Amino acid sequence: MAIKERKERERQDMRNLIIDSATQLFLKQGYDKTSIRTIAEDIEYSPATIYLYFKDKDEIFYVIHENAFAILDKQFRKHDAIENPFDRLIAVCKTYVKFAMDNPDYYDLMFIMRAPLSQIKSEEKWDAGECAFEYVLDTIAACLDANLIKPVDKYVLAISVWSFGHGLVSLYVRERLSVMEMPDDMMLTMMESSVNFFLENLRV
Amino acid sequence: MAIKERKERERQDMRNLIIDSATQLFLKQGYDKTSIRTIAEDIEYSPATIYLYFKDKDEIFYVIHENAFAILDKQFRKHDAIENPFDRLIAVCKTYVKFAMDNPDYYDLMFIMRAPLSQIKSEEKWDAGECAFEYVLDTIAACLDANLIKPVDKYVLAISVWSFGHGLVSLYVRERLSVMEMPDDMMLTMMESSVNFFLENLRV
DNA sequence: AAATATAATAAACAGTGTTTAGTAAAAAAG
DNA sequence: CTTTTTTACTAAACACTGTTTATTATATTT
Repeated sequence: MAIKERKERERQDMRNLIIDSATQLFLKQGYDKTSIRTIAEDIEYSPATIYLYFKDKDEIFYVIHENAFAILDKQFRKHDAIENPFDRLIAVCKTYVKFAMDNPDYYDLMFIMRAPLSQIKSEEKWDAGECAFEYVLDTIAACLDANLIKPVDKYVLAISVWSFGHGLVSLYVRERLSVMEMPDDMMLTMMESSVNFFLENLRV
Repeated sequence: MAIKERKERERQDMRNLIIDSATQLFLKQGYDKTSIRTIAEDIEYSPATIYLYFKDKDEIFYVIHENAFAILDKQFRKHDAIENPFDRLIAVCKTYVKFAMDNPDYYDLMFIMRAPLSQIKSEEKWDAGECAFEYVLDTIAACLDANLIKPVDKYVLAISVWSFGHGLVSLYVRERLSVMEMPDDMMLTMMESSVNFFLENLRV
């Protein structure tokens, strides 16, 4: 029964077609403006067809969410070659910030939006996200082992580093830093100083 | 022409009626589930009437947004009595975190959601928000003047402190810290340790 | 009392996510 | 090879959303 396998393959192809279209539209117009109907129009199928391949809109964006984490995780692991764990931590932090600034819509889906989280709760698998987080955690643990940073619980430090980075970029992408009434290039310089200040403060 | 004044008073009353209803519904069900129609139903007017008093849904939530900042600002200024500026900074940070945890929907509107910002851009007045931010900025400046914390540009430090606090609470309220797979009470302890670690690290 | 201005609304518009019922085409069974 | 069954798809509808328009009833002014 090779037919069953072909059908399964065709099913995956269709899922990929939907995801690819959704991703492209999402990165162009954002989540809210990417409706099931616009995706359907783009792939030249009826809106109802999409529901034969995905439970709901959130499931589609959960897949995109996972893909985005895989991209970030890959960028993190490019720093494997850096021997000194604190230098690696610095590189990872800067990569995190750069990723957010370069891909604000992905960042939204990954760390700000409530939407695709409904999927996670049920399945309890945050795969790519956990992977990226563990990379940071391991790097922090290595820093602590090598006495490169002030002694503190590694989870506390992980929360601290992540919170700092996330706070910085999410205030920026959601335009809250505009209270400071600063030209954008000056703001970006300030943000970089802020990252450096935070990281240097961790040193023993 | 006392009629004109009465009319203006009635207009304000109606605006308040709408805002009060919207606020109550918003704090109970969140932004998305608070529709113009549910507000209209609650105040026993037709949906179209609301548009005679507010340009759009965002304008309503911009008023709530301002009120929320006024509440936060008031809570900040309760710490005026604290003489030592660094102690004051610590108190302000803890108040910020507590405010977010106690009022996640307000916090959403103030610091996370994109919705009510459309209003701000046009009018360029962030009144209550600027006020609260300046309180933090002044406290930080006082810390620096008194040589209580490591020397650094006050704006850089303000961004750092705010980013850290915002990152921490927004990752929590948007359930991203769940990757750590920790019981909630443990998470809250970790978060408090994280705040303490961050603030103590600022000391000279 | 008549003319005008104001306040409120019913109904519609254009959009959303999602479901249901019905139709062709493909696969399996006789 | 024909008949039955399963699969893939879609048109249309449902229940919402924010917002606008045309109309009516009320209040104010002339």
